[in-house]
Amino acid sequence: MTEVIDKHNTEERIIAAANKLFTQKGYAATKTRDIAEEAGINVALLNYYFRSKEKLFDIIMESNVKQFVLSIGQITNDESTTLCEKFEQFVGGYIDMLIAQPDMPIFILSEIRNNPVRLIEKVRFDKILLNSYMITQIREEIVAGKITEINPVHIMINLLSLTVFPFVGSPILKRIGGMSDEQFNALMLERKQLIPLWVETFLYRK
Amino acid sequence: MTEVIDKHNTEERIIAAANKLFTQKGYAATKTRDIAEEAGINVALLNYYFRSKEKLFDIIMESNVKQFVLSIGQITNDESTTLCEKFEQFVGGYIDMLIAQPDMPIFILSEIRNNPVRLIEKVRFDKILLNSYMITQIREEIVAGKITEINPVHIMINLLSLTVFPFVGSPILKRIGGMSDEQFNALMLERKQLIPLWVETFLYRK
DNA sequence: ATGACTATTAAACAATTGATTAAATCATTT
DNA sequence: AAATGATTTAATCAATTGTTTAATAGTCAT
Repeated sequence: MTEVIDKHNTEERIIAAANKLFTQKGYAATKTRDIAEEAGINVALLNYYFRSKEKLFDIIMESNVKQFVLSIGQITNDESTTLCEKFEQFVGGYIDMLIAQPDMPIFILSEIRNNPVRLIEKVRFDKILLNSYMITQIREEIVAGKITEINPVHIMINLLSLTVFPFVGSPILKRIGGMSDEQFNALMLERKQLIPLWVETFLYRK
Repeated sequence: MTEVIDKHNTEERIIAAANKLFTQKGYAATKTRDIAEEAGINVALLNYYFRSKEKLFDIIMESNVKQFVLSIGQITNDESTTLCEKFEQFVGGYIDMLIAQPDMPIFILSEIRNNPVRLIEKVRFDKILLNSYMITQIREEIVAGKITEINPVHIMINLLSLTVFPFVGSPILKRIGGMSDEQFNALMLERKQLIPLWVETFLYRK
């Protein structure tokens, strides 16, 4: 195991450096020489291992998008959990991930804006979210008259908004609230409990 | 009036082109020659009028940030409106603005990520939001026992999240929901009524 | 040790990019 | 019409950037 890691040590160092810089500054603002310096290698090695900046970027982006989307696929399509349990798992899972990698969403979203077609087609968002078992559950509860009549897409949007946006807007929010990184993270951990509560409150209201 | 506009016609055309491209693709991905072509002018004119790409960018960014933040300053600090009225005005005002300029927030947020210091310091976010009259009102209602005990910053974050995030994530959300631009905008207009309702529901719950 | 392959480097290349220059055009005043 | 100043253009510059090349160093089985 260790020897495999050692063998591809530089390859992984390049990926790590590229991931850091691409997510931090975006594709266009990240220069191949920056990546090389961050990884402690010669510029030519980048092309030796990955053929081009764009190919390297595609690898980084795909890995980020998968991490961002696929992780919740299991949660939203789990047939053994209730709706409320899903909310908790969804929010909790995302917030933990975002505290570890806070600028992942702004990276994905700002790059998708520039290249809407190619990236989105790779991942089947619809299967994961729109046609997920969670949406079915919401529809069932509506039919059963247990929750307010509403387009389930709004629920999905609300969950994502309340969970993800604070990280996207963190520079402004920290400034608004005069918060340190620690205070901000503490606030986000509070939201792990609060968001499911809020979503349930306006679903099961009457 | 018309002659002034005509006199600075090219200057305005450059600003319009720069605004379009910067907000669409970000600072680094936007080339001065792209701006010149979009404005139908010679590249040198850009420097003739604005000295540098960076100075031009600063103008565009400041105008966007002001539009994004200052517009709500009046709403959040209006002493003549109730809390619920503020929610409606806040959400309504933002959604109207964002339907007209949907990629303004992702532009601001992704550029701030690259340059957190300089941009944020220009605008006094704290006065507008954290120390706003709206926050005072929330605190009063909490003391009066009318609404649930909660950190008012959460309310601010929720309002911004529910309102702004759908536009930030619109490429993904449209894909998720299989929505056209028109359908997406219709959904956002629905939210003009729904978001204030939701926020009130979990404030005045029990 | 030798050969054969992989990994790494310094140097260079061609294209791009932000900016400048010097000349040309336009508008306005006299 | 001439002159003055503002506007616009084509051409160029120097720096940057993604990529390639050719040579060097390292690894490992034989």
